[in-house]
Formats: sequence, structure tokens, C-alpha cells
Amino acid sequence: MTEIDRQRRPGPRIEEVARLAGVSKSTVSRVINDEPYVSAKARDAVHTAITHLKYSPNQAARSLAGSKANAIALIVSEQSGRVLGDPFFAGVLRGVHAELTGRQIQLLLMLSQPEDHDDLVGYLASGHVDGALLVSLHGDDPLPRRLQEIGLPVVAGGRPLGSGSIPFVDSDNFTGGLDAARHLVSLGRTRIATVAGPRDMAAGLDRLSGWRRGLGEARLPADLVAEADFTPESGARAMSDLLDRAPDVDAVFVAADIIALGVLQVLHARGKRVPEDVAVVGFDDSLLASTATPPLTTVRQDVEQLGRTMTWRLLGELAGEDGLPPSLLLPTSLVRRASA
Amino acid sequence: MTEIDRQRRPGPRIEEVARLAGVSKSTVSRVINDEPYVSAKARDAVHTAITHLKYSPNQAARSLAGSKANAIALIVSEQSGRVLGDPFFAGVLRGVHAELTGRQIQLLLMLSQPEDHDDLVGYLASGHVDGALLVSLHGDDPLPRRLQEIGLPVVAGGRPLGSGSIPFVDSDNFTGGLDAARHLVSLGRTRIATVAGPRDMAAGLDRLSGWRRGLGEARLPADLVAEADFTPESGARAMSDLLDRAPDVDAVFVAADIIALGVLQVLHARGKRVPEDVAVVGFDDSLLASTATPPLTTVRQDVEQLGRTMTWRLLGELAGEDGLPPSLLLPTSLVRRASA
DNA sequence: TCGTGCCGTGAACGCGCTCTCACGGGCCTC
DNA sequence: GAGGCCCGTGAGAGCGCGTTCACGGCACGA
Repeated sequence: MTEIDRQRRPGPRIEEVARLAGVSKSTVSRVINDEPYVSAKARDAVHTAITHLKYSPNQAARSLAGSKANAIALIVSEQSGRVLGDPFFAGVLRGVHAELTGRQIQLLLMLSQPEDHDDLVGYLASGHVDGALLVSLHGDDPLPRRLQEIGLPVVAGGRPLGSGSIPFVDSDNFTGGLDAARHLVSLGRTRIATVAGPRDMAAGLDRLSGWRRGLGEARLPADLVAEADFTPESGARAMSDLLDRAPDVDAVFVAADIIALGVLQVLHARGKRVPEDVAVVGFDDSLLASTATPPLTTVRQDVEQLGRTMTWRLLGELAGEDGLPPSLLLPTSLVRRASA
Repeated sequence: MTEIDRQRRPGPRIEEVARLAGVSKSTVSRVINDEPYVSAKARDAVHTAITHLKYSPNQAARSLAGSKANAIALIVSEQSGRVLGDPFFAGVLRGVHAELTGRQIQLLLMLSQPEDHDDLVGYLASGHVDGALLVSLHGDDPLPRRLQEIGLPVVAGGRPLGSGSIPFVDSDNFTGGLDAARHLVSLGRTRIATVAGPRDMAAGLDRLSGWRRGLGEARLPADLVAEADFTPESGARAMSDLLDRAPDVDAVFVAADIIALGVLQVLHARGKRVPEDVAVVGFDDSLLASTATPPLTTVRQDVEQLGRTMTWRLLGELAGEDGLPPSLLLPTSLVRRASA
């Protein structure tokens, strides 16, 4: 039988800091929270006492007394947690983290499947976090609205589909798709297809719309559309389908680099040279793009910036700032490589 | 001036649950924490009251009163946060999360560069988490030891280099490298090179050792060694180097799929056919392996299982279980595809 | 000189929960 | 029948901090 020794956490308490600094707990608290009405002398004394004792305030006590959590949640709403492997997610995560460092705010990572939404909402409702970042929303997921209803500030990464007005930050997917199409047109291609992303995500729809507009400008038919989710396999299937329907296809805009991987495989297998026979433009400018064969021309989106911006927006709201933009669109840019 | 209304979090308190259930706070607490000495009747009453009121206990208060955080940290110790994009990290994260669901334990994600170690240690020292998972340790990083010193249970993902005895979970990299080498030998290859991983990580060293042993068994010289970090670019450089040194190389074991991407590129550029001229075996069996051209024969490691096991080990320690293995090695297996 | 602010400070209460302790009733044992 | 033990329960004391409130000192104007 192991005796689990229940004992107090080590380390000094605010009390000891106060004693060493020769002031009261209140004053120490004021210094820690950077409040006014503390003399320079007291402030210094407290600071030296803190560094001397290596004092670090107890987060739980702060949360309890201050009735705020000093933490935000990053909620990944995905069936299989597949997104986690996505460079997109990694970039967002890095951005969020970058924006959080220095502030005393922790990042709780929560994965949630629709079945678990009730639990999640209940959990978040009782004040465990001060706000939430939502990533990888599908379709008309009610989660963001439910979180808003319980009064939790929320910012989505990627435009949420469906009604309601959830603040979001997204890349300018429409312009990205448009640029891709224009680029292919400028190359003299005339049978331009697209492998679009899933219809239940704005990223899929908006990139498709941009592509449509681009072909429209050039008075080209926008009939060659296939759909894929964010896997190479589905991309392969989509490209096969496209080739069957239009053997003369000479260009394709693919809604994500990872999908383009499958597209390239099929093109290769079917004896089509890239870019000579078929030009390919991807989306994301992930690591995959530069290492693909041939290296992929792609639409770059700055996912890390997306993470930073989401966090900035959320923290702004938490700080009670006003004049915050409800939503933000981040620019994309075309990166030319060998495939188009 | 925005009035930030400081007010109590919404939702019921334990008190109200107690009143509705007709018992005392103590009993409610016992039910919540699944403790014995509660009658079935009381238990039921409390449960219905909880669901009725949608009660969810305040985490901060629990932590404060129970002097435990109900949270663990996942610490990623990396220079640029580059790991985040790694499928390896994603897998681990998924595993950790899977193991955590159901228990009432939150996951704090912390990135830490060596410069920030002091802050990190200070933070963790004051009881914000009950334990820590360490990932992507380089060289003889003092972080795990420092965390042990402050009494924080720690489990590393990947064998930590350097002295000290930190519990860890790792894939059996040695056997993986050995199997890869044996496989290449069994193919009749005789000039077998390796692109090893970084020398400051056990994954790099152990896979290299395994490869060495495999060649030794076959009485083949183990002289063709180049080193790369986990990027395609460094892999390309390493392979170029290898080809310059030994144009007759007919096989190469690459310590990671992502490195193999660069290797394949160079091989292709230099007019070597894979696998006819040069057989390639990767490591990880990540998404990259199956979508590479040609699809990569690779040593599979189950990173999700690694994440789960790390978490299981840590939670076991937190629960005071004894007889826990200090460290664990997870099996690897060779996945045959086209490249070897 | 006395009032009127404002700045700086400390005492003490409370955040919501866990945990210790004490107590009573039922059952078994001698 | 008395003593003991175990189960089930509740009262209440903190956990470590933020925050309110009151108070004293000082500068200023009247």
C-alpha cells in the first residue's frame, strides 16, 4: 500500500513575500497585478523579495479569488482528431502560443467530437477558461453559438458556416482561389479543373468560388469540379475522376497541398507530365509543397499569423477593448515553383 | 471606458446541489470524487441533482482545496517550435488526449526553449500541474532533471540522453534500425548507407546503432553514414554527400520519412532509380511515406501509442501505483512498400 | 488653522471546494 | 446486554489569493 502523502505544494506563499518585503499581502498582490497606488520603494522591495524567494503565485487561488481562469481553450472540433497531424493546425498552434507568451495565460487543448459537445459546453460554462479558440469547424456546427450563449468569448479560425455571427479570422481563400485561377489562365491553359475542398468548410467553398470567378473572368467554363477532403487518397480519386471526364484537362487548382499529393500521384501514374501536360497549383504552401515532385506552385497562407490574430482578437475581447473588428481576413499570395 | 463587470461565474455551486439532493456538501463532494461511504440512495439523489442543475465543479476551487492541479503539462522543448508541424508530435498529442479523456484532467500545452527553462521550472514548481510529459528533448537537456528535483513527476517521450534516470517511453529504435538493415541485406544490397538522425537525440543514435548491427551481422562495412536533422533539405544534402563519397551505393536507410523526402529528390535528380538502383527505407510510417514517389518502405512506429503509454505511465505515478516500469520500449515493424 | 482631497497601506472577508473530525446508528462479538 | 467496530453523514476549517473598506499621512486651498 503506497502512502500518498497529501501535502501542501512547496514554495513560498504571498504571506512570506510580504514579510520579507516588510509590507502586507495586499501590497504584494498590488505589485503582482501591476496596480497603481504602490510606492516605488514598496514595489522594489516586493520585487526583490519575489525573485529572492522564487515566488510564483498559485494559479488556482488567483482564479478562485479573481473569478477568472487565466486560461483559454483551443478547441479542435474534429471527428478523428485527424487535424492534429495537419501542418495547418501546427501553424495555428504555434501562432497562438507565440501570442500568449509573456502574458500569464495558459493554453488548454481540448479535442471535441460532436457527441461530446454537451460535456464540453457544461465544462466551459463553469468558468474553467476565459475564452475559447475554435479550429476546424465543420458545416453548421452549433458549438460556437452554444458557447456564445453561455457568455464565453469565442473566436473561430476559419469562417464558420451557418447562421449567427461568430467572430472569426480566416485566410482570404476567395482571393487565393482567384489568384490560382488567374495564374493558370495566364499560363495559357484553357481546360482548367479544380479539386475542391469539402463543401462543409468555408475554406473549401471560398477557394472554389475564387477559382470560379477566375475562370469566369477569362470566359472559360468552370465545369470541371471534383471534391476531396484533406487526404491524398481522396485527391487521387478526384483526379482520376477528372481525367476520366476530361482527358484534355491541362491544369488543375487543388484546394490543399496535401490533396495535391494524391493528384500528382495519379497524374504521374496516368503518364501526364507536370507541368507540361497538366499544370498544378496547390494551396497552403506547407512543407509538402516544396518537397513534392515536382515542387508545387501553391497559394501561401500564413497559418501562424492566423493563430496569432485569433488570439489577439480573443485577448482583446477579454480585456474589454472596443472597436475590435468582428472578423478578419488575412492575405494570401501565390508561390511559384515547378508545377505551374 | 469599458466597464469590465467583475462578477461571479454563472452556474450552480456545490451548495445548491446539496440542498436539492437533501444532503450536505460533504456528501456531494464524496459522490463527485467517487469515494466510498455514500449510500446508494444519497448517491442517486446527488447524481440526479447534478444533471438537473447541470452542475460542473469549479476547477480552481478543487485545485486549491485539494492541493493538486488536476492538470498535466505537455512540454515541447524545441528551438523553433518546429516539432509542432511534425506528424510525430501530432500522433503523440492524439495519444495523450485519448488517454486523458474521461478522467478529469486537463492538458496544458507549453513550448519551452532552453532560455526559458528558469521561468518554466519556477512556474511548474508552484503546483500548477501534477506532472509533466516531455517531448522532443535534445542532447543532455537539464530540464527533466530540474523538474524531478522540484518533485514533479515526469515522463519523457523518447529516451533522454545524458545522465540521470528519467522515466521514458520510446519506440524500439534500435530494433527498427536493425530490421531496416536486415531487410536491405536480404534484398541482396551490399553498399548500404544510412542517413542518420541528429546525434543529440536518442532516436538518431539508436536507429544508427541498429543499422550498424545489421550490417555487422552481414559482415558489410558500416562506413557510409551521413547525418541530417528532421528536414527534407538536410536529407537532400546528406544524400548528395553520400553519392559523392560512394557512387556505387545501392541502398540507404533513412532515419525519418521526412528526411527521406529529400533523399528521394536527390536520388531522382541524380538519375538513380528507386528501388532498382538504390533501395530506400524510411522510418516512422508517417503520411509522407505512403504518398512519396515511390511509396516508401519504412519502419513503422506507433506514435499515438507512445503518447498513450507516456500518459498512462505518468498517471500511474500520480495515482501512487507501484510496480510501474521505469521505462518502456514500444515495438516497431517494417512496412514494405515500393522503395525497398 | 482647519478642512478636503488623494495616495499608500493593511486587516479581513470570501471565492468554491476538499478534507478532517466528530457523531450516531446498526451490526457483530463476547 | 455491554462493548466494539464500521458505515454513512454533516459541520467547519482551511487552501492561497483578490478585493473591499477603512484609516492615516500629506499637500493643497480656504
